[in-house]
Amino acid sequence: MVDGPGLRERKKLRTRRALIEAALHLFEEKGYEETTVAEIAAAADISTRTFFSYFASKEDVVFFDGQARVDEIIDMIAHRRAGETVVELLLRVGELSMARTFAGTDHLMELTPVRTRLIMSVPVLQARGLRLLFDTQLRLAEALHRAYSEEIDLVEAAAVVGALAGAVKLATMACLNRGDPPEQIWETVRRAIEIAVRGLQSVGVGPADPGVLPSGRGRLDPAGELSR
Amino acid sequence: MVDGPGLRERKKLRTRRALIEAALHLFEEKGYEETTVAEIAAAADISTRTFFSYFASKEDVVFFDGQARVDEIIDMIAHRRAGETVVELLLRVGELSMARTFAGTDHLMELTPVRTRLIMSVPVLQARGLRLLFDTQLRLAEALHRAYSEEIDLVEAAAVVGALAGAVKLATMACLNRGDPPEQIWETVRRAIEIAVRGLQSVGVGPADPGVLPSGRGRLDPAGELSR
DNA sequence: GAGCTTTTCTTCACTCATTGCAAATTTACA
DNA sequence: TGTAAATTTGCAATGAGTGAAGAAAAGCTC
Repeated sequence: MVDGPGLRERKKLRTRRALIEAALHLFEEKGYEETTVAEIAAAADISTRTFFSYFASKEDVVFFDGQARVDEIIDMIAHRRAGETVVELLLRVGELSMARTFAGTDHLMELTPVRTRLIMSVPVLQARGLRLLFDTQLRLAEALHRAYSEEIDLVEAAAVVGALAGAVKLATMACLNRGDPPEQIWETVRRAIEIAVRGLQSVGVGPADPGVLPSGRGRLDPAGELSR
Repeated sequence: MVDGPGLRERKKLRTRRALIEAALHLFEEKGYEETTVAEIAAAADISTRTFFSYFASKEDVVFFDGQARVDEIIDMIAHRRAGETVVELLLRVGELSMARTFAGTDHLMELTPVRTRLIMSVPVLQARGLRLLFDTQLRLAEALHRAYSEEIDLVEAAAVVGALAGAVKLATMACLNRGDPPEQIWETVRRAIEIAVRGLQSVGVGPADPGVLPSGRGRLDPAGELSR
């Protein structure tokens, strides 16, 4: 007799959702710092104390689907298509990620714009978001290395992920900061990807002769202080 | 009559330094979360309230020289050497940055190892560090664009900085996480830089044919929801 | 050195996030 | 319907961070 989730579960889900919506709406209206957990709880009709059995902190409400998103990505890497290039796979992952962000059927996805604005403008949230992104990239690199263990070692995988993600992230942000209209984002993303894939040399900055690259442990860290 | 900084200034400097040292030592001994601001203040012999007129938050003590470091970097970009390539300049900046981190004459620099360990292991600090890094990169990209306004536009500059920094950051962290000895870091950094400079294609992952790159606004964002 | 001005430090009182605990409620189930 | 398990709640504390007002210290002027 699979009755599906019982009342208990359904209620919990409903409360969770109510909290997320209430929180984001309040944050939008009065600002993140200005909204207290007590207010959020009241808006969802539960006690302040109970809020913390749904979310470990006020920040966490904003990143309610963080882990799920990451897991999906990692899963995607593990089941890469046969013959797919690392870069191709990564681009496909990026696409899925964007799609999930904006095109969800889930009612909660309507909150994406609000959430994005919050994460970009509230320092603590921005920091938290960057940490999430960083962890994701690290896990992504590991997964990539596992998926292509023959062709690419961990450090290379990390460098590849870091370069691609870094280029896109920074270019996008720069473009947004500068006040470019959102429509222009795609063009920006495309260019950033191209630069990362083709290499920095491609930017008409003139080829960086190998001599420029630091070799072994050079002028830096003369005292070996990097150790503990 | 330039008497140099008066007693007032000197005392303030001394207190600030005492706070930084006390804080980092306490964090090291008992852990970041476990150390209260009251304890730090007591160790530096000032009232708890006064702590907050030296640092806006407990986190801030750990990043006491954050802005100074960033400013130095930006300044370096503004006064680039004639004929220097963007990549060359960036590498030189990276070097200076490392040098500043480890080879300072300043007594406080001895705290670098402790600080590094803290930032890597305490979630809130890691997040804060990533935010600082992100802001730095953004400013770096702007400065780069200003310095090479003829050759490179803002988005390109951002992509270049993001790719290079991203590759190094992630590769280094992956290497550290995996448990590699610190001595191996330089080799890792070198490889990451190389990958970023030569492009992801260089990783023996097979060339990514241009077709892979998303062009214009493609399958993504069908509803144009990226807007507001 | 006395007296006055400007800074800095302290104390006090408060708001808010977050946590441990025990009692009160609610849901699941026999 | 009654009991066990899961949730929720109220209450008390701890600790970060802030505003306001007065005390203490430092800088200056005569």
